[in-house]
Amino acid sequence: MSPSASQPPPRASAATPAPRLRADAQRNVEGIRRAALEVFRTSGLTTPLDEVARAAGVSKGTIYHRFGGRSALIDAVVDDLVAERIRDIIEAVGELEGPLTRFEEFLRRTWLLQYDEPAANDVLMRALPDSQPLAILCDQACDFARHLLHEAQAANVIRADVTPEDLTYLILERGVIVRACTKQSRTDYTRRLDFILRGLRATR
Amino acid sequence: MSPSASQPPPRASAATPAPRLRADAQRNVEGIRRAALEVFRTSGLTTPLDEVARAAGVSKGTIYHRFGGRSALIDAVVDDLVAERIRDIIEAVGELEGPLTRFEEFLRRTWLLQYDEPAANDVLMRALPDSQPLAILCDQACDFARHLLHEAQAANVIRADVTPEDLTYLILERGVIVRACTKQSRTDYTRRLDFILRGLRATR
DNA sequence: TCGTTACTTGACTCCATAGTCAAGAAGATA
DNA sequence: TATCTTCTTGACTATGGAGTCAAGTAACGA
Repeated sequence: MSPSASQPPPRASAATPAPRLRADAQRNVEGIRRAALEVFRTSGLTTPLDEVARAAGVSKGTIYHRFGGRSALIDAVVDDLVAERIRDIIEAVGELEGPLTRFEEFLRRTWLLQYDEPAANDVLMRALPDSQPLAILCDQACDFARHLLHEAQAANVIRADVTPEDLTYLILERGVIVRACTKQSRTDYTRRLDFILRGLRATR
Repeated sequence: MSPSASQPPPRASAATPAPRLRADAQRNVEGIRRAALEVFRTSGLTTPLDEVARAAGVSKGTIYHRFGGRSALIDAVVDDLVAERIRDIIEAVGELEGPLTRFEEFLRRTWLLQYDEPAANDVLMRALPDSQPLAILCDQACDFARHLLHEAQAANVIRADVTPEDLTYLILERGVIVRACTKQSRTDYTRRLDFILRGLRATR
């Protein structure tokens, strides 16, 4: 259902062109966005909305009113939250030398992002399949990964029997793991990533 | 808390030596065990007890009465449920030729067991840390894995920088993955396991 | 066959989270 | 300042699972 029957949910992003919000409402929208950013960043996208409300100093009802629910709230913050991080990876990796380096660095950085940012992880895992901007972002990352795989296989540095779906799984898997096993240190986590990368290399 | 204040919970395993159950109670204990076996096998150890009760044709209260809760119920069925499967792996692998084969087959078979039996997976993941027989079983498997690793590293067929904790993680991880990603086919799952095994081999 | 006692039941409490809405609070406007 | 309208609130409902217990049921033994 829509958040309020009489009035469409204000698109809380950008400069709210539509019916213009009252000052307090505007303030709250900002506060909620900031709180959501903070809370989601720390605890992932599945944190109870009450917590976001508390952090924003408003009631849960206001969030539903202003945004319409978790998905819409996430859509409103996802860009600040992770989109940039993912785009950064794509860009940075694109500038590296050599297909193997590019392929491995992309995976490594993505996996580390998943470790470092629970929210980013939730995005990559498509924890919220109904969010459009989020799906688009995922697809971009996947397409790029596909490209790198192709390139690396053409150069004969990555096993030919690795499929694009395998890549998707490698990232999904890491996401699940990161969520469940919070105990492993970043160092161990990184070291184990290398085992996996090694297993994908073509045997020379 | 104990299941009933006036009488200790009958140890539902073996031949119930204690106060002797009435015929209907005895029947129920059996029925519940059978149902638990079936339900846990299919849906894992975290299935709501109501479901077990329904399958057994008794009320939830009876389960609490007879067993005292989920943990105790699991303890009562864990042996039939998975212990044997795990012991089988240990035994079968012990008879294989060559340290690399043994090491890899152990992991492969364990991972496949996790795929095939959600309940076994829950056990290996120590989903219920307070169950003793279950912990013992886990430890046995871990010890065996450690031994295989040692042996394989001594023969220089597995990378020297793989630690026993890495092994534990490899199994835990697979468990988490199997739980979360139900979509991947057994064939793909198996193929991906090979990538991982390859990454652990010593470079010759 | 009947009383005694063990056993079972299912309705109940408790907890945590999502989502709703009528009533009251506070900005905007004149 | 008064009035109108938007906005916020927090108590409410709903859901789903864990665990409990008084009251009813059925086995056993004499």
